[in-house]
Amino acid sequence: MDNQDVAHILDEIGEMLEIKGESSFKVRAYNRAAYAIRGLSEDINNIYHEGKLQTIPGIGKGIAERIAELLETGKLTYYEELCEHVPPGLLQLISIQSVGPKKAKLFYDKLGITTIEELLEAINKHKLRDLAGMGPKAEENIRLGILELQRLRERILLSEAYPLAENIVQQLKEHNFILEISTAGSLRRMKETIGDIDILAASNESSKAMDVFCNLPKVTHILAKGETKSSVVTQIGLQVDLRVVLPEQFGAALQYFTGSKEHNIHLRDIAKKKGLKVNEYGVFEVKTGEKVGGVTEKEVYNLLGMEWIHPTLRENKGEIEAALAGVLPNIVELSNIKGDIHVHSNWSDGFNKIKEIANDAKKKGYRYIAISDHAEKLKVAGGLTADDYRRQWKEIEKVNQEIDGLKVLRGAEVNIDNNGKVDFDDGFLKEFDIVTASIHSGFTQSNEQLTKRILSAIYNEHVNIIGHPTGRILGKRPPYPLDLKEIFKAAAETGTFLELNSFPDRLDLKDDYLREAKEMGVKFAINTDAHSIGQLRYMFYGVATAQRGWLEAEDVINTYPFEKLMKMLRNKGNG
DNA sequence: GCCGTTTTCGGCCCGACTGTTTTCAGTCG
Repeated sequence: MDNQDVAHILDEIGEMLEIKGESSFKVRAYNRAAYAIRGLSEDINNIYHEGKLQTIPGIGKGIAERIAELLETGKLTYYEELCEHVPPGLLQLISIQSVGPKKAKLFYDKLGITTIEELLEAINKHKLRDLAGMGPKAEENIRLGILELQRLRERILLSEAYPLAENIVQQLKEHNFILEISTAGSLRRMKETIGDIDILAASNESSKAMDVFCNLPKVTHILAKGETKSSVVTQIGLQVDLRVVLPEQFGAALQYFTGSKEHNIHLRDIAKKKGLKVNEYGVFEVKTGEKVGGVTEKEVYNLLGMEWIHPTLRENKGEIEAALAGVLPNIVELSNIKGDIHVHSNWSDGFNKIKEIANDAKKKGYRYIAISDHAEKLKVAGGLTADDYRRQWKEIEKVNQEIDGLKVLRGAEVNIDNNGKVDFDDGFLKEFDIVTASIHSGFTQSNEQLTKRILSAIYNEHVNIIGHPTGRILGKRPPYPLDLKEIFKAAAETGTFLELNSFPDRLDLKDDYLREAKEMGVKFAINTDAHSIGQLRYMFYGVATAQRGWLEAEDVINTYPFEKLMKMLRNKGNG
């Protein structure tokens, strides 16, 4: 039973308690505990065995006991009892838009419905509309919600949602009654996947904004349309919400709609203790009801006694305490990046010539770039032999002579085989400027085997970077099981850098792990792993993920000037 | 069920929209 399993059961308990009609605070307690566990980098089994469950914020005596039983026996009596009262199928019903715990319970009590299929059947027979509080429209909305659910099942990648959101913002911006506009929600926080797009605008003519928004060409249907708030579904099945406020409310509203929910709850709690109330319209004195601020986000945070917090940090993971203490991290920015040190050329499975890549990198303002083509053992990717690399180095040398102000480095992405060995012996490896080692096969090995493989690559004195360390592919493949603590420790000790692979469906290491590794002294390389010039732009998503992991420029080696980078690589044995 | 520089009890964020009502409950974010 791992962290995800435990978090999942706690979430389900929360949902079942909600259906049973228990206190919403109890429900929230279970949800918060699940959220906390999902953010852990350490195996919850270890934390349990060290007797430290209750040191996790959000986990107290009661939930710690539940977790202990789960980990000891693999079962939980409390959970099983709940399942008897609340059929597990009912939990699916809550994920339907406009169906919550109350309606799920109503359908179960009155019609015996326990699955989405049964619900759909009841809708087709018009059985729902006669229930108390229901009617034909509510029934139809649930039918649409079920269709929607089947389409929206998976969250979409940030890289798909982001350009769409920017496009909508641009279209709305063209109207002069839109005074200010911004994305909000998880997209503004740059989460790796997005459930829906939130957009916030300031206007004195909100109904005009609503009309334009609901009539955008990309809109396929309208879920709700009000005076200040509308929701639509776009062609790719993604929901977009627009909220409009008055210009003087924009800052408070942007803060509010950016979230996260947990961040806002914590913030309001602080406001309350100061005798203030924060809502989407501003900051108010509780006693007098007088508005004391809210035109800008900065003003909201300052009134609560803290510095402005960057959206990528707003997950209630200590950023509020840091802001109160004035010790927020000075997070890395895209403009700090001086080079991309994991790029593939047409020598292996990339599309572009080295010269083309170098020219594009120079245009981006980079000072260096590493061509890291696959090595021979990875045959499927056109891996290079030692002789191929020697010929490639001649081409690299030529490009270096032709281009000013940019250095092309001799790189390689070597494969870590099932025994932890990498392509090539030490004698040849040391001729590279930079060596990235990655796992490309044997994902189904045990935690011990996989950890051992990566550790032996880390202890190889010529391996500088571990590529995409956990191997996950968002929506397709879970991370392989690893003892990350061991890996972080070894990386920090040996001066081996861990990659933050910027490919939008990888973003590997992920945010929580970056932060954990940083605290253990690890340094990182934010790389794109680009296989074409166009993919060099993925650096944007990598940097955003780095920000979410609290990384500062000095934690990221490809923010360093060329000479300093080379010195660090030489320290490990290359260059 | 959790939590504490108002602490071991009594709080726990707050408002918009919808569809049903005729003043509000449920849902959502």
